[in-house]
Amino acid sequence: MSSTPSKTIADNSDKLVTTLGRPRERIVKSAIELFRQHGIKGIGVDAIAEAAGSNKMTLYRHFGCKDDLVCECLKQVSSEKERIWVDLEDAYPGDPARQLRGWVDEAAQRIFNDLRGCDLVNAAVELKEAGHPAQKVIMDAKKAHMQHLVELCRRAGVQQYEQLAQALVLLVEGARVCGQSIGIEGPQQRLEQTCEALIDAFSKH
Amino acid sequence: MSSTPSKTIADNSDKLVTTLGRPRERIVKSAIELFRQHGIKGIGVDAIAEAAGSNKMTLYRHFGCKDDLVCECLKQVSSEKERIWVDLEDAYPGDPARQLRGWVDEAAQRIFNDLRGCDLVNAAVELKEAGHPAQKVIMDAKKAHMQHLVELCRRAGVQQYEQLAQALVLLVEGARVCGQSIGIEGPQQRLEQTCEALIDAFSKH
DNA sequence: AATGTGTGTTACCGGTCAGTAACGTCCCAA
DNA sequence: TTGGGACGTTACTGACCGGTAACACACATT
Repeated sequence: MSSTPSKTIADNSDKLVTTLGRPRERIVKSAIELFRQHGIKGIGVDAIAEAAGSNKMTLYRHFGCKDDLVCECLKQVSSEKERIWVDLEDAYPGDPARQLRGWVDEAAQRIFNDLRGCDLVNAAVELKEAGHPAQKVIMDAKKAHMQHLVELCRRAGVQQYEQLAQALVLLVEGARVCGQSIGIEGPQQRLEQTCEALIDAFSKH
Repeated sequence: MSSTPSKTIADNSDKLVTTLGRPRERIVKSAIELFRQHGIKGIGVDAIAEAAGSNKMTLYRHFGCKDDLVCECLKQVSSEKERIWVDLEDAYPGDPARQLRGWVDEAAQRIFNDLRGCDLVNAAVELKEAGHPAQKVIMDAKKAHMQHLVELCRRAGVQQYEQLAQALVLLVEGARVCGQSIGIEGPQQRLEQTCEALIDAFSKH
């Protein structure tokens, strides 16, 4: 049997990722995208492995169970989200007020371009089982993001910085979820103006 | 998955209703509650029928498929939500400004007492398949609620009534989803004060 | 008494899913 | 050259799930 099929892995027409990188990274990347498209309970590990140009066995060698893979995906998503804070500092160095505007702008852009909502929130909706390991990942990520925003509002010179940060998060989270349930013509259309008006109101005193 | 509910057949601890009323109503009522607890994809039709004190055959005689049952549940949930508008009119007859405050108060109360989020939003998160019949039900209900609130803001004498209604919906939806993902200590704690301050700001001009 | 409707019971089908076993292959480092 | 680790392939298990078939029963109407 020397003439093994040897399946040229070049065929990736229906795959989400090429064979660039190691299987573990490809699996996580494919899983993130497929969870986004179909939901966590809406896609199977076999489909994820195949989309990654790999197979179920390799997936289970890297992740003990599906939940572990889910947690890894959520951790990666949240660590990518964390990048925004350094990006903002790079874009407007030493200008927290403009960074805050930049944060609003970025949120509005994402909501306008993608109606699928926040991966972390979506995961929280699906994984209700008490004590599910993903819940801690989600909660930690959301709290960290919240604290970063509070700190930014404080540095921007807002006196009631915590109130402002909380209101902004509510508006943005609400906008994402409205886009998801109502669609493009939801009440999230004026998100940016509303946020900026709020920032102005809080900046006056 | 490591966190499957896995209920034994003999366990009727989650028998939600007695045999009061006809099977159809009991099934819908049980389904709403079980969807709330486990998610739509997290509970099977058999468990729903059993919790309703009925059986799968009777369920399928009333609902052609699971999706039909889901749609019926969402319609019932949204029609119950609609009751708030007449309740507000009853509570503060002819006083739209106080009705608007009442709407905010009701939303804040519900968010404080229940961290499971909005059934319609949760369903939208789970049912992503293109053209799923539940999506129209969800969208219609959300749009109707939005329009009711816009109308209430207009009747309350707010000039930019549409902007105010949109901002309030974003805040409330964001608050619900933050409670769900972050938990009790999320940024939704000051929802009521934020909404009232916003109403005040819009009412001045 | 006859009939039809709504309901309960049991058993089954085909499919999917998470997870595992056993074996084969490839590549790299020693 | 050789050995080992990472990866691929196939096949399987056991559970669950959506949905259906066939039959039995209870009851109300006529």
